[in-house]
Amino acid sequence: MPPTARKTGTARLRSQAFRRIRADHQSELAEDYVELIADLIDEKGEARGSDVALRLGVANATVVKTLKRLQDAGLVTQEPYRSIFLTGEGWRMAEGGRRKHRIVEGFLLALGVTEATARIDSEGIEHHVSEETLRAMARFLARGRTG
Amino acid sequence: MPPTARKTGTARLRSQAFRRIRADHQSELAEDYVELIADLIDEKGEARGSDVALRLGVANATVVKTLKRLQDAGLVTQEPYRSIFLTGEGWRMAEGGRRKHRIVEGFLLALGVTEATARIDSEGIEHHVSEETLRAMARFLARGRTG
DNA sequence: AAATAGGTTTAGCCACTGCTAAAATTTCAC
DNA sequence: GTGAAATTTTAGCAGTGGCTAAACCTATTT
Repeated sequence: MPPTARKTGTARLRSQAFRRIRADHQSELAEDYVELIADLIDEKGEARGSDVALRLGVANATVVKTLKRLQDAGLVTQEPYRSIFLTGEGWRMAEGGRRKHRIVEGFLLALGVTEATARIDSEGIEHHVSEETLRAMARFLARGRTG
Repeated sequence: MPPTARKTGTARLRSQAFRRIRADHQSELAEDYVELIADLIDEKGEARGSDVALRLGVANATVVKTLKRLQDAGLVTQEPYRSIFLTGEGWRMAEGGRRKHRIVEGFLLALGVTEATARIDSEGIEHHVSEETLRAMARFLARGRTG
């Protein structure tokens, strides 16, 4: 077996993690958008582009451009100058994001970090936790509650 | 108090998390590179661009381009066709990354996830945990060891 | 020392995510 | 119902991070 073969095998295994992170980053923005839109619809009855921009901390124009892509991706629908709606798939993704968010944030709180930190860190972490880790977090939460 | 004022205050608080995530993403790639370069130097005595590319799972050309930026940022030094070195600041950043990585990965293992998942998830999570959360994780690890 | 094989860089492309300034549209006040 | 104000979209720029193909060095072999 040439040394190159072993090297390649090992590296492929290592690079797996990085490949997944790059893929996560792609879906991350989409998930943030739909989650936020879902929240706005629940809170105020409608989601305006400018509200999304405000909460995300980006310029209005950036939101317009991104929403166009999300529309092409089948996650949202909208008419010019009107508020934003989620498609079925958009809602599904938003729910998935919210669920992860709840678990991670609750877990961090249970771990003993302050509310402000839990809120901020969970926003960043939620897109990088696998189902397995989520289950472990949920288990920890359940154990803490009963014990 | 006009409704806009309250709205803006709330939104600024919320957008804080997203702003930090965008900032994290900027440093994330740099941290991954220097951490990997440090590992390669420790393991094999030198870091070649192609090894970095292999482990990161990207094309050689991508690494060349990124290293140019890292050089401008004062994190690495290199001559064309030669291997890569870290500056003092590069080493400092690599050490910081490794420390976070160790804590997060150890924490996930202690939480009960499998090694493969711990390795993959920690790679994604390490760039999004605050010092406060790291301390909480370290505390959890210490407690587990003594109890 | 020359040829060739192998590894590295350059060139040029694309998509994404951000911005500001200007144009377009809607809304509101009168 | 018109005109001014506010909101939203378009246009165009910049930087990041990815790719392939072609050009370029280095190193090895003979």
